[in-house]
Amino acid sequence: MAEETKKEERSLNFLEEIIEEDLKNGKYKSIVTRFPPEPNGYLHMGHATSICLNFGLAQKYGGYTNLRFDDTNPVTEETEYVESIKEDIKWLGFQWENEHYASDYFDELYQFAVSLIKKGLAYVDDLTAEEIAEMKGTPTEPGKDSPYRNRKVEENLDLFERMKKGDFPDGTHTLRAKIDMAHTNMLMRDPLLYRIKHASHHQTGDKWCIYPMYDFAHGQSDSIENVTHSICTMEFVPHRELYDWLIEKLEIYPSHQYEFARRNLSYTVMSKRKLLQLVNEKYVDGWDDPRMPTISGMRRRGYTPESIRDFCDRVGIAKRENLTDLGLLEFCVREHLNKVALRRMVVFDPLKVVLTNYNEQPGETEMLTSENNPEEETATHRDIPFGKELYIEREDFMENPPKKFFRLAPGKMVRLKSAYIIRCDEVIKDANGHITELHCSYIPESQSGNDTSGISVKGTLHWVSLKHAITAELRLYDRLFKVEDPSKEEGDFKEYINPGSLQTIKAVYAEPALKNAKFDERYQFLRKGYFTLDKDSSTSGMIFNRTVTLKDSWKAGDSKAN
RNA sequence: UGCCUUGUAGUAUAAUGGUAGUACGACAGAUUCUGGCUCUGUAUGUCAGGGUUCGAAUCCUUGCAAGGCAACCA
Repeated sequence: MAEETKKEERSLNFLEEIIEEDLKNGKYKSIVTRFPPEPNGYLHMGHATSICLNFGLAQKYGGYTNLRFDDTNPVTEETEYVESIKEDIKWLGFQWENEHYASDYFDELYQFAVSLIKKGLAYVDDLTAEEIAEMKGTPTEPGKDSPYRNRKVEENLDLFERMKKGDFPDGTHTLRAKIDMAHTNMLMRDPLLYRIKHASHHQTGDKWCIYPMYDFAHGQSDSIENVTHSICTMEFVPHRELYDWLIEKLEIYPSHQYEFARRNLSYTVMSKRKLLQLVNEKYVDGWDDPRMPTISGMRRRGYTPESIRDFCDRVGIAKRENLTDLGLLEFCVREHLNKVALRRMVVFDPLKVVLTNYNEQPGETEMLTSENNPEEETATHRDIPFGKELYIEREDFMENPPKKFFRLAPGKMVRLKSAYIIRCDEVIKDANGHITELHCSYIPESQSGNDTSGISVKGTLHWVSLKHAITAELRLYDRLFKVEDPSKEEGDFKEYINPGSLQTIKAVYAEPALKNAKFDERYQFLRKGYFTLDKDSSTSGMIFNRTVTLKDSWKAGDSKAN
């Protein structure tokens, strides 16, 4: 009875344990989570973790997830970001139940504030930002009460209403909770609830000139939406005490906050501030530069939503600080792409091969066939033209090869993928000793699928017919930073940018089947890596982004070292 | 020198008082018409000391280390 649901017993993470406990003891019948981005930037891998967590948990336990824009600061937030955030979530494969904005609740929030004032739990302060900071004390010293702390309820009500009406300029008044200026938790030292900002809001326009602070909006919005499990990152742990205090004093639906450690990825940076710098100072091409850890960047790079979700699953969550290996993400990308990418042959750095014993009839082309993907259950194929003159990869030939070099060398044989076995007979060089072409002979009986030659070779090379090759531009991406954790290094993080993070090859030679490349297809250029068509492609030329290289267990160093 | 959080192979994450496991990575091998995929094997770990217990990664205690907290940001 119990065995049908559990394919394999995966252990629960700490949030799943909490939720299962809550469900089991009847605290909730189903759960509600939320994804609460602030619309002031693009989503990145860290957000993807949160999205997978929040939507994944709700899915697993039969609840739902709201998308809620945490838009309480009109001066930094824009509609442009709202759209990109929604697009990114959908692309990742998730659908929210309701689309909300913290700004939808401004009226209710205002009423909450009024009720707090009436209970004598909030007051209008006339102190300046500097004075408030000064009187806040330090983590080791208590703060001092504001001289306005004990105003009468009526006076507070009147002042707060006038704040709302626009009677005061920015920064002259704030609404603060009346808690304890000597509290060991700095956030409980009469935190600000409302501030005056005569600024136009992307949703509410000029209706308001006072805006609630995060602490007076987030938990309250959770409560209004009956969010059961409000999941955020560890830096909000100290906020939980205030989160609970406000809900208790307001006597509203008790949402609960749980914290997990944000995910860090090696060889990149994740803070909005740093990513913004990379964009503004032109270290990258924009928010969707394929080297960026943004969702749009990863999408353009060719990462699939499946692989990102798989990555988030495999990494899991916990509460300790972490730096996850970028290699794991790349593994997930390769694993998925291996299953879905169409195989194509592309020569990056051509070396001409002439098959001296191959007879070519004018006007006739021998067509060979090759599978699109050996992983497919039912194989599909494409045709590839063969010819007397071919290109192979220059690095696939060595005049004086080391012992374990399985590729082409004078007198040695290799197979051309899906074609014939060839033998290198002669190396042709120019006056400078530079190799210009190879003269080879092919074994007619060795044709792929009809091989009666009895010859077995160790190496197989990719190739293209010189006459039929089409050209394309390639953008080879590598990790953005040279060091594992740029933000932990001395000095400016930008000093650690990998100068070789983008290498462009203007013209490579590809088999003609690549002419029909589509934006939503993924390709494996045989023995080279996974690629996808870039949006910069035009009718005049195709441009491919390298998503990730193939795993390469052949140590070039073994041979090149000497 | 206050409060909060966290310390398990290189990395990430399990074990919830009872055999320290899994994945990625590394290394070795098999297989291969991609030096890919797949398969097999190997190495590497509980921050330190003390205590409770038949038994501690787990509970207690003292240290140590890392991170967070003093924005009218979220």
